[in-house]
Amino acid sequence: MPELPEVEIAARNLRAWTAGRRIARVEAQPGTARIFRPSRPAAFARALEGARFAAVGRRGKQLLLALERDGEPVGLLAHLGMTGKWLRRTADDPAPRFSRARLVLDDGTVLHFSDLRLFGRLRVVPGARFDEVPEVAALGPDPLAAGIDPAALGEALRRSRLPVKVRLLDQGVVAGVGNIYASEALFRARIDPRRRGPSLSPAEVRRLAGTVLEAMREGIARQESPEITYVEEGGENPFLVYAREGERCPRCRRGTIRRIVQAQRSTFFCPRCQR
DNA sequence: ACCCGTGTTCGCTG
DNA sequence: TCAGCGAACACGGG
Repeated sequence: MPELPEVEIAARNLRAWTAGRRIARVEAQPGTARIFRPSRPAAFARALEGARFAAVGRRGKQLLLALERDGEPVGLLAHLGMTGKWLRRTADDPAPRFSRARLVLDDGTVLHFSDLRLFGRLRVVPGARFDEVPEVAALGPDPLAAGIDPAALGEALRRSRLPVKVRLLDQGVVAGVGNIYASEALFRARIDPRRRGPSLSPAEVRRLAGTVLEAMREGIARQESPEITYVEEGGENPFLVYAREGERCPRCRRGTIRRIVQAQRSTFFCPRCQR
């Protein structure tokens, strides 16, 4: 699921599901303490129970849920990790298979934090002071909120000699880019993922700033149109190069998509048109 | 059994 | 001192 587009969809869903609602009860699945902060289930629940939702925000892949109780702000910071998702059920529905936490709302709905691999995180943020949380403070500009300033991107890419694909995964460079969209953006910009960051020309940096945003906007549009079903697992691969090793390049029609490993992650690209 | 996976952190090393 | 690397986290699917 989760790179910026998926998290943006999650934020929109949560906004609709929580508007005006209060958290009646919080339940943590036994044996999943590593997800929670504070990790003691009772303390985690106590911090949130009775609070009313005020706003749902997103920065990069971080979901920022702002609540209020007795005039006191309290925040819930949620990260989906690799397999996290928020699901809405009614009180009588059985819990989804990998439900790790449940927010029972005052309208009888239940928001489940489902996460197979337990890489997700749910963190109480006292006073809803999200900016003081290190993982939030370290984030670079969010493409959707602030756009990507080519000059700033160029500056960030010049700060390290790592391959540009690896640099894009650093959340301090552009917040929200993950392994899929890094490959997709570089393909669209016709830049070889193995190039060192400082080697990119200003024109290439400009192209890349544009394609990161473009790829993410398309990802969001794809997921918000319910009639398009190929996003569902088991459906057709909606990406241009990601997970298309061995296929013909959709742009030049002559190159063959290659898979390489960079920083322990798969990268997909067309060696013929990405230079 | 083995490899792979939309993410991030931590400890070691040169 | 610190950038960069690889292991680790956890669990299912092919």
